[in-house]
Amino acid sequence: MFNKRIKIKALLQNDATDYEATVMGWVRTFRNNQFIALNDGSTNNNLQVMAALGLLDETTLKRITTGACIKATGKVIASLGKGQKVELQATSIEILGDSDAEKFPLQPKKHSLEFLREIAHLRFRTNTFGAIFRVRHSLAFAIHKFYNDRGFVYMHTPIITGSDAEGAGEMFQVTTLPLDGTAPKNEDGTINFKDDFFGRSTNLTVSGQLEGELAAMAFSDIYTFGPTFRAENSNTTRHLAEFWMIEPEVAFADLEDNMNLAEDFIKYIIGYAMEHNKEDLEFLAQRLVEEEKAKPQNERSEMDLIEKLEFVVKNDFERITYTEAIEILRESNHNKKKKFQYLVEGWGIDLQSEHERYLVEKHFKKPVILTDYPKDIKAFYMRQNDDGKTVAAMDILAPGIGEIVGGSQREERMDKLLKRMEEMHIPAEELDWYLDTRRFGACPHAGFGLGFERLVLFVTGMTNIRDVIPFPRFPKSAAF
RNA sequence: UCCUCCUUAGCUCAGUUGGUUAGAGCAUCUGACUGUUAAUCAGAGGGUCGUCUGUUCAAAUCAGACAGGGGGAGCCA
Repeated sequence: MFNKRIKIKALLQNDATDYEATVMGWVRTFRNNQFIALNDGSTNNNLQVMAALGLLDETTLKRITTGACIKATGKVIASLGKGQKVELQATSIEILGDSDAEKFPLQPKKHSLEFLREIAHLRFRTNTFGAIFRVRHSLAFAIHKFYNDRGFVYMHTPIITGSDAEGAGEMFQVTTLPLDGTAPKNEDGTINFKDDFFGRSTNLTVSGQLEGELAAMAFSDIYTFGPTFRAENSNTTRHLAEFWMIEPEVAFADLEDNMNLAEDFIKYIIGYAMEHNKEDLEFLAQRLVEEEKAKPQNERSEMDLIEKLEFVVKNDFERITYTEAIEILRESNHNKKKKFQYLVEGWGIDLQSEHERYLVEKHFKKPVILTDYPKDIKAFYMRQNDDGKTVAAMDILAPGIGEIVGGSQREERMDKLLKRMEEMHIPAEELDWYLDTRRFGACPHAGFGLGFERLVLFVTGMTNIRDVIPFPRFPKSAAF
C-alpha cells in the first residue's frame, strides 16, 4: 500500500512528539534551503518539514519548488523555531511531482481574486480558496444532516426536463439534433423534435420544485439538492448559469410552517459550519478585516464575520408582510429625502435591490422574511390569500446578499390554480402531470428554494458568487 | 442587456501638460548566508504598454471601434 501517511491536520492537532510519521502534500514555500511549508488541504495550517543540510543532494534540493508534490518521512519533534509547536525532522524526502517554478503561477504572496478566477483550476491551493471550499463542503454535509435528522427523503429530481413551462427563467436546450441548419423542421419552420433523442423538446432544469411537490404528496417531507441552470444573461456578483439549489417541499404545512423550517434550517447549517470549520472561518474573517482596511471607516462592517454569523444564529429573523415593508420604505427618511433611485410610492411595485438592502442593512440590521407579496409579481403556483390581492409567498433577505430564499405555500385548490394559470398564460396540458397532485389527494403544502452559493457567500463573507463555486459558469464563460 | 470604471513585466502597481533608452516591489534565474516564518543580502534576465483604426513631426499618454475584466442595475436563487 502506498498511502500510510498521516494528514497534516491530524498531525498538528496532536501534541505528542518523538514519533515517526510520513506526510504528503504540496510545497507552499521553501525557505533557507531547509524549511518546507507543506500543505495537504486538510487544513490551512502548513506543516514545517525540516530538511537538514546535507540530507538532500543539490539536484533534489532544486526540485523542491512552490507547487511541487512531495512525500516526507521523519520524526515529529517539538519545533526549535517560533511559528509552530511541532515540525517534521525529515529523514527522507521524495519528489512525487515536480512543479516548474518559472511556470507555476501561484507565489507565496497575496494574489487578487480576479487573477485567481482566471486560474480557477489551481486556486484550490491557496489559503482563501482552501477555506472557502472546506466550508462549502461542511454546509453541503450539514444540509443532508439537517433533513435526514428530521425524516425528510432526499429526492433526485431530473436534470433534463421535458417541461418548459415552469416560468422560473430562461432555459438551456438539450438536443442531439445537428446545429448546422439541417435539423428537421415543421411546416411552420419550427424545429421538429420527433427525431430528437427524447422525441420532444427538452431543457436543463431551472427548478426541481414541481417534481418535488409530487414526491411530497407521497413522502410528506422531501428535499432536493442539486444543480440548476438558468440561461439568463445575468452578469452580477450573485448570479450563475449553473448553481446548486436546495428545495424542501412539505405536506401539511402553511406559510408559517414554511418560514419556521427555513429559519431553523439556515441557523442549523450556519451553526454546523461554525462548529466544524472554526479555523477556516477565522481565516476568512481575518481576510475580510484586511480587505476592509482599504475602505473608509463608515463603509466597514460593524461586526466581523464570526460575530455576524453568531448574530444570525442567535436572533430571530424579522418577519413582515410586503405591505408593511412598503409602508416602512415609504415613510423612511431615505425615501423622503429622495435618496432611493426608485422612490417608493404605491403598493404593488416589485422591490428593488436598494429597497431590500435598506430594510435588511439599515432598518432591521438582520435577516428579514418578507411575506404576502402582490400576486401579480409572483409565480402561478403560490397560494392565493383571501384578500384577492396577495399570495402566501415568502422571501428571505440576507445582509449583503439580498434574496437567499424564495418560497411559498402552494395553491392546492384546483379551481383557483387553473384560473391563475390561465390568467398567466401557462398551458395546463403541458403540466397535466403536475395537476394530478391536485386531482388525487391534494393537501395544504409549502416549500422553498435556497440558493446554495448565496448561502456560501454569506457564510464565507466573500462578495462574488464566482468565488464560492469551484468552476463558475456564467455568460461567455465555461472554461475548465 | 444597460450604466460606470479599468487593461503597462509571471503577479500587484507607478509612469507629469503627448517628447528621445517605459520604472518599482514581489516572483524567476545566478551567487552568498544558514533555525527560517510571504527568510535575508548582492547581481541578472524579463515589455508588440489588451487589439485595431485614426489625430500628430512625435502616442503607454488624445479620439473611436472591438475584446477582456471589476463594480452597480435588471432578471432571480
